[in-house]
Amino acid sequence: MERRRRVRFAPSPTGPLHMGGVRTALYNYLYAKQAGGDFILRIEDTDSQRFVPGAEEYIIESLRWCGIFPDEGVDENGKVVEVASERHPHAPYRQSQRRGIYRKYAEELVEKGYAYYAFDSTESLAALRAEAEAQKKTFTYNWETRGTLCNSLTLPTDEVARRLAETRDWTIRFKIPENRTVAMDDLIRGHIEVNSNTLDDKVLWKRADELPTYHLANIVDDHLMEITEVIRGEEWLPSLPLHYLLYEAFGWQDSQPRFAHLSLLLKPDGKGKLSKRDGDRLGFPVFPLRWVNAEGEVSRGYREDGYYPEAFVNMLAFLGWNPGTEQEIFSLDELVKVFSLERVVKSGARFNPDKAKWFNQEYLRMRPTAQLVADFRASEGARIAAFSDDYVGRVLDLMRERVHFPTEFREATSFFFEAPASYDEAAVAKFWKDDIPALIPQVREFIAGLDPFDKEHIETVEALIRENGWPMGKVMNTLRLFLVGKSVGPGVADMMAILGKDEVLKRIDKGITTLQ
RNA sequence: GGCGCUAUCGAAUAAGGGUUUAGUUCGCGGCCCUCUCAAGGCUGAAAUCCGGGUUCGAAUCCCGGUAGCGCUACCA
Repeated sequence: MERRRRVRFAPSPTGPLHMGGVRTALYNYLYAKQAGGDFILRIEDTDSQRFVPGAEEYIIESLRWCGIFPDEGVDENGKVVEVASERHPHAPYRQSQRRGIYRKYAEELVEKGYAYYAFDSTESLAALRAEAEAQKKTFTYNWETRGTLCNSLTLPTDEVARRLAETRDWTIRFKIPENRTVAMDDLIRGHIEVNSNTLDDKVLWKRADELPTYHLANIVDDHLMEITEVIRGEEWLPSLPLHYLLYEAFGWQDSQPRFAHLSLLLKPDGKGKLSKRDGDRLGFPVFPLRWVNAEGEVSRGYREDGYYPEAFVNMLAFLGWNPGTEQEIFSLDELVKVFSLERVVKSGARFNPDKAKWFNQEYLRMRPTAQLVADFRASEGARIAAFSDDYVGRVLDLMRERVHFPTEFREATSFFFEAPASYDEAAVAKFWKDDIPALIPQVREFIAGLDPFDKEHIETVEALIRENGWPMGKVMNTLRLFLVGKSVGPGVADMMAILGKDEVLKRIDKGITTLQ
């Protein structure tokens, strides 16, 4: 019988969640939902040194903003579940609160001969590393060196027992088997083989803080939580042989999850992976939400920059994956239907801020007018309270083709809510000359006689201008200047129809008196 | 340095040995539309990293080189 698909996103709360992390979470979520399975959130906070307050909340809020709600591990209030229940049978979902679980698994491995106690101090290992480095070599705790180091393989039994009982500065290390070919399969990369001699004896558990390292906690929890697929970043690929060996040592091969390693997100230009500095340098966010660190340093967020979560998710999904068709716009639900690990691209994906903007523009265009109005009212408040939904809706519909973000609406539409207080000097110099000052009053009278005052009738102004042989560009741009204050903006007839005859005449009259 | 992963226009990608004159989207250029700015339509430039091999035939399979990326902690 096919097991129920269960995947997890297991971030470390060491800072704000990077957009690459969001993508990993998204792919996990899409995979789980498509299979009708579970998406679990687990917090991997086994490094007490690097814990950052607020990071956990940030991760969960980011996922919620994206529309990604874990089936397990997070409750309705967005809190990590600490007490087991029917829906959250594996609680707690925070590894620091599961610390009691791991020691016995590490010791089981020692008993079975797959691991050993290591008493080397941090300092002695650092010294060995420094020494090796001086000779342009790398010190590795492995099959070659463990026989010369301070551990339960080299020390007499009674000395091992004494140190175990009396000291705290020891760890349990995995004993990598010698000269074995570890054969692995990756859902994205295919078959991979590595010789075990290139691996090192990783620390599994630390007596000092009684906490496991990532490797042990990860394997034990994935096993306990019945995870069927591990979809994670490429930075874990070098650890995969160790993880295979760990499953083998525990005798869990039959229920071992399948693995899929995702390539990393690369910076838009130059070398290396996408970092916060690239965002600052090139002017785009690398985090889903705004984040202020302990030093008060601010990192911008996609949410605060005016991105729609749907656009952000859509854009992220396409960074290293494609449906194989030419459709590019997908809702989260549609992505669930078409996503497949087989179509995930193996190579690293360079992030393209222009394409991200394009996605947002597409969503801005598709957004229902009523929704656009509601969004705008929420951000503008009293400033536009006096205007009807119909009026605001017409304004926004006229402007939506001209902006990438809803945050641009305030400035782009300001003249619809307030008459211009001044006129762009360059535009005045360019248009308010020759016979224009003499013509405009005639145009004004024509406009005053228009009835009804709709776009169709307003467009007869063009016929008037043409019939009289007046300069179309200058007249129209002068009208625009009086309406907007600048010589850029939507079509004059469109703007007039929305502003209404009274307001249009008022602005033209004001323009004439101001410039005379 | 060692180990691993990856390699198609500037970017994201398609093409799963012959349907390829290598397609699409973003960006860039031009033209059209036009009262400006957009949007839109049409259009242009632009790529299979290099070298071997397998094959009747290679972007596609294999090997080598090169480059990029990752890992090389009592971090994750």
